[in-house]
Amino acid sequence: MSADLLHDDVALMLRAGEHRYTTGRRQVVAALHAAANPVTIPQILEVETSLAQSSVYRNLAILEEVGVVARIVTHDDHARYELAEKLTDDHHHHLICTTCGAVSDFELPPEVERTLDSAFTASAAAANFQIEGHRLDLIGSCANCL
Amino acid sequence: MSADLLHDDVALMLRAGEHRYTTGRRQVVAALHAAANPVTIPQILEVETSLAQSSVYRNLAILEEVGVVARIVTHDDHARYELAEKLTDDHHHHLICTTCGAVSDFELPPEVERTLDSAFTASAAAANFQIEGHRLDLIGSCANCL
DNA sequence: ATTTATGCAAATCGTTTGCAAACCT
DNA sequence: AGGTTTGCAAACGATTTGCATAAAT
Repeated sequence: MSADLLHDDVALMLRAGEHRYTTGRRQVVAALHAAANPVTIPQILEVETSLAQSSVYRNLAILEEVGVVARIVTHDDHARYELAEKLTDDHHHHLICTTCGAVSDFELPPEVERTLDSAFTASAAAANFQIEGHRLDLIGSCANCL
Repeated sequence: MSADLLHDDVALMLRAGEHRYTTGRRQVVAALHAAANPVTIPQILEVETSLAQSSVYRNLAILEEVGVVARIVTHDDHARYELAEKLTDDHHHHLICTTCGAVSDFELPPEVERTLDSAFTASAAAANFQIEGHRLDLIGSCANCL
């Protein structure tokens, strides 16, 4: 997706939540868009050195609230953030390295995703659980750490 | 599995790692065994009031290290712990409630698990990633919070 | 007897928050 | 002007750690 369309979408989503699309928020979104993989807040601060740490924390919380970013919690020290799938049209899962903490993306074949979705729907119905989303991660060692 | 066999297995796994199976560790394992769902450390301390918080943190870390327990990280304040699947012979996944933080278990049909495993193996090979395990959780609202 | 585990209190560190100044509309 | 957002520094809270004592082998 082009950067302009992305920013337009983000602006709409923020406005729907009564928030403004400020320069700082734009920089955060740009950093996430530029990153190949989910990134930590220290990594964002390294790239966008003009941002205050507390503002990045606050803005990522707001961006998560309005559905622009997804937060990924691992056993690693820092949480990681990426643009929401809705914005990138890219359904994927994560490879989480237990050695270095890196998180990278991978995809499953569409027919596997369909199988999964039906199974999820059935399981959730049986437990009277209302699905908002799912997370499917592989835990192990990445190519760099092998 | 009977409690005795469980404790025997745990004792072996701890000894393999040069650790002792003390009373405190036994109490932690018993609490996990008694719990229907993955529990937080405050929940363990409520049940086993004689345990010191720091020892429970330390012992769960050791039990995780030797493969007796699995730690589940969610967006919730506290991590949750459960007995490792290897010990309970029970492969399952989690329903994570975004409202109250509760985590409960569910299972997928065996044929879905098989499909998933093949897909994982293929994806990991393509990324040169060595799988140690996976996590597959449904995020949403539990029956109590609907 | 020697090593490992415990309990307490203090330290750590990612994240959150209060508040006054700066910004947007 | 009237609200929101920012940056700084201080607060918070889950988890970790130092150290002297107790328990296990």
